[in-house]
Parts: sequence; C-alpha cells; structure tokens
Amino acid sequence: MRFAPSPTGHLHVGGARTALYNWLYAKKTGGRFVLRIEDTDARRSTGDSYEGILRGLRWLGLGWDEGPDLGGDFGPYLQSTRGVFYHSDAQNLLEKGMAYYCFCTPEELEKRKEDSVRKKLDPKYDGRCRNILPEEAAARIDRGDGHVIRFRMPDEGNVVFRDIIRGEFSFSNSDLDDFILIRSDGKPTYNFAVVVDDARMRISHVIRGDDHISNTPRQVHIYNALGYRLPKFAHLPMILGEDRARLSKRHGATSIDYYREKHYLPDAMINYLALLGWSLDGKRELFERKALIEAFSLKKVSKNPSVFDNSRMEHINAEHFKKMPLFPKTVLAYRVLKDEGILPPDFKVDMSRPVDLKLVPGKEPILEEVLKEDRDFDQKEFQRLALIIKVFGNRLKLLKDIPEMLRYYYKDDFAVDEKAVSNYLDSAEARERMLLLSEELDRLKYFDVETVEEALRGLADRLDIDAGELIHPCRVALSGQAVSPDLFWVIIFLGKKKASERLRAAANPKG
RNA sequence: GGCCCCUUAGUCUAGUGGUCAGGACGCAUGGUUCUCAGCCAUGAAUCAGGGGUUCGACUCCCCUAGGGGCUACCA
Repeated sequence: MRFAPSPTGHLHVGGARTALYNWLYAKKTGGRFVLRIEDTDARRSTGDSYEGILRGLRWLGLGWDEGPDLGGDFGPYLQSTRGVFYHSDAQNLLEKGMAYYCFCTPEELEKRKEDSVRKKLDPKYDGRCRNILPEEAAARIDRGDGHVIRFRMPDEGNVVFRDIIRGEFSFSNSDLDDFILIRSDGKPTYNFAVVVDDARMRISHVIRGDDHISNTPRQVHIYNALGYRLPKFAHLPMILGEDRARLSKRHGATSIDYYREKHYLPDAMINYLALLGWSLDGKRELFERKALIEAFSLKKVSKNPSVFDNSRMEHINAEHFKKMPLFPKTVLAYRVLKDEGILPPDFKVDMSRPVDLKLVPGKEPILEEVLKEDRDFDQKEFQRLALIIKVFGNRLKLLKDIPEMLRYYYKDDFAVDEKAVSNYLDSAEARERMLLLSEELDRLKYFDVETVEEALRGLADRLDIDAGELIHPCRVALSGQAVSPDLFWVIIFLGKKKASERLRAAANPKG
C-alpha cells in the first residue's frame, strides 16, 4: 500500500481520501503504509507543497511507516533522488529491444500531432524512430542530439489486468502508442517511474484515483517487460466539485488546510472522507477511527464519483463534537479561544459564590492537565469555560463557531443583533423592566441559577407579566442576541456585577 | 477524433429479478422549551431516456444522452 502524491499543490480532499483508503487498508491488513513523493516534474514541484502535504497527513493522523522523512528499507522515497533505478531499468529495456531511442524534437512531435488531428487520425506517436539501429543511435547521442527513450508497444494483442473494485479490464495494444519512458532531461515520466518504484518498493496494492485507469495498461506493459510482479490495483471513484467538474482551486474549500485552520476535528474529517465513496451498509455513518479500520473494505468502495458536500461534513463534525467528553472539548475550546484572542490569560472571574460544580464531572484531573501546559491559565476560568461549554451543549457544533458564540462572556464589544433589540428591548417598558431586574440582581445575597431564576420569576409575578417578558429583553441586553442557552445560566456566567451592568446599560441606551 | 470509466431524491449512499425502492445530510411542518440548538413525530423529493430478455425488471443485455478520465518530454 502506498500513497504517492506529487508535491505540486496543497493536499486536497481527493488526495486525502486516497491516502486514507491506503492507510485504512494497510491498517486493516497489517501492511505498511508507504509515502513516496512523485516530484519528477521539477518545474511544478515545490518544497512548500511537500511540507503542506506532510502537514495535512499528520493533522489527519495518517501516519506512514516509510517515507522521505523516515526512510525505510526501500528508499529513498523522493523520486527526484531515484534516478539510478530508472536508468538501470530503462537500460535493461533498451538491451532487450523493448525500448528505443527517439530523436524527434518536441516541435516536430507537436506539428505531426496537429496534422493527425486535422486529418482526424489518432494523434499517436508514429513510430518514426523505432528502427534506428543501436549503433546509429549511439552515434547521434555522441554527437549531442537530444533524445528520449520510448517504450516499444506491441502492434497487436491486448493487455489485461484486474481491478479489485471494477473487475477485469482489457485494452487493445493498438490503441496505445510508444510512450516516453525517459525524457530528454534524463528524468523518467510518471508512467515509468511509478512502475519502477512500486515494483522496487514491493508495493502490493496500488490504490489510487480512477483517473489512472487508462494509464494502467501502459504500466502493466512495463511491469511485464521488466519481469516485475503485478501489484493488485484498486481504482477509486473521483471526488468532484459541486458542479461535477474535476476538483480544482476554484472549488473553494477543498484543501485539507482549510479544514485544519477552521478547527474541524481530524476524526470527523476522516469519518466524512471515508464515507465519500465507501459505505458499510448505507445505514451506519458515524465511525471512530478504530471502527473504521475494522469495517473498511475495498470491495465495498463504490464506482461512481461523488461530490463533496459541506453541510454533511459539518454534520459529521458536529456529531463527533457532540460525542466528545467535556474535558477534551473544553481544552480544544480553550485553545481556539486563545488563538482568536478572545480569552486573555489574566482573566479573573467575578462570582459572589461559586457555581454548582456538580455540573463538571471529573474536574480535578482536567485542571491539573491544563495547568501543566499553561501555568498562567486561571483555574477558575477553565472551570467556568467547562461549564459554559456544558451548558451550550449541542448548540456548539463546530469548534470554529466558539469564538463568535462565546464572545459576549469575555468581551464587552460583542455583536448586537439590531433586529433582536427592536423586537424585545426597544421600548420604554422593556427598558424600565431591565432596570428593575438589575436592581433585583443587585439585591441577591446568593448567586446561583435557582436564586436568579426565582428572583426573575418573582419580579415577573409582581409586575403581573409573563416571565418571557423579562427573559427575552434580558437575553438581548446581556448577549446582544435573540438566542442563547438557558438565560439563567448566562446570567451566572457573566456574574452578578457584569450582568447588572449590562442591564442598566440597556435600560439607559443614551448613557 | 480514438479508447476507458460512471449514472438510485439537491447531496452521500443501501439495494444483484418479485421491496410500500431503505438510511443519512439538507429542506418543510408539528410537538417540547424562556429563545436557539437538541430531541421526538410527520412530510415533500429518486431508479437519466429508449429498446429488448423475462410471467415479472432499479437489478441482466443493447443503444442514446449526460458527466468524468486518458490520449503530454503533467502526475
């Protein structure tokens, strides 16, 4: 099994899915997952994308057993450093007469191809240099003539191979031409390098996108010519953009980096990617990593291309987030909050009385762990965050939404929904009530959810109005929004002083 | 142009001759609640088209159409 990306761009969802299936299959069967970088195109390969690909795979947790950074028994793992293998295998083919030197220039080739297209003929290589004698070729090379090495494709017959997902394939040799093995700059072409490397690296299974199906017959010829054993092939359906076109830059969020930066959960990403092109039974859709390895099977991979659906991705992410225990969830939230500058390290909580900590199960180990990495982080603050996360519950679906959603607990410059204000708060009556409510809060000796709720409902009774008449405007006053978790908890999280302040400010918009 | 792959709701899919064509996301409606989310219930929505084969086709065969790929000194 191997994943052999070329470092000519970022790691996109298609590449990641291919890597994932290779990884899953390797884990499932106890094989090795080999990472090889196909950088034979010097013009397009960059160090940045190489780094980016490794970063993406690491983030997804798809660790490899052999690779350019780790080494391994069949290295090196960068095609650009494997020249000697390609040349020796090409030489072998030359000696057997299964390959030959070709001196046609790119310009000539281009012209002849145009001609054939115009005459509606196959734009294949015409075999012009096929019969140049070895001595003559050697002489021309000595003379400094530019040359490539081509594969001598049989004129008749068929190539056949089996695909685990799609069954038998048979291609007629007459549809194939004498393709190039070694370019004039001495570098191998993809079809040649991939075979030499897969064979020499003892790759057992070639799992890749189905855009390689048509390349496979050429590769099979090379395997056979070189006397290498054929690996097993499995061609995965492509992942397309919403417009059903091949994925490209203009499709927006198709880079793994994007999801990493947006704080998606790697496990959710893995889960969703696994589902793009594979399903267990069409019913079960949530998988932990281990369950995925267990359930995965190449035979159940579908044949039809799929479209990356962001809303489904978000759904899977939300499900994973929902299932996460409070501790890791809080730690994650804490990191994001800090990253976004919402959470200052020296934040101090103002609560006249500690909130009910029964709500935080297993809080002691939590605190210890967090304190270990961040000495400056206030213990109480973390506790409060854990509670906020807990009370928000399923409202928090995506880690990336946390800064926005929790902003008003930490900052006074939170966003205000004008519509919410005009609906609930923008009346003399409501403002008056907010003032009364703030006074009510100020009078409280204790400050816990029950007490606060009693106070508010008591006030509503005395005013002879529905509790909602206080709750809704109060929510807007405190959070700027028409939506929030349980209002009484919001009051608790803000603390008596802050809550009362915001109520008074709302009662008095001018001041 | 040649060769190849694919085709079940908007999307991901289950389904290999007889099913009310199942599930999920999304969407809509109702219930619960202080709002929202959630949860529960309900609903709209699919076998690309045409020919065969068959007592019977989503399922098998052929054709057409649509989408995708390869046909590079890209991978």
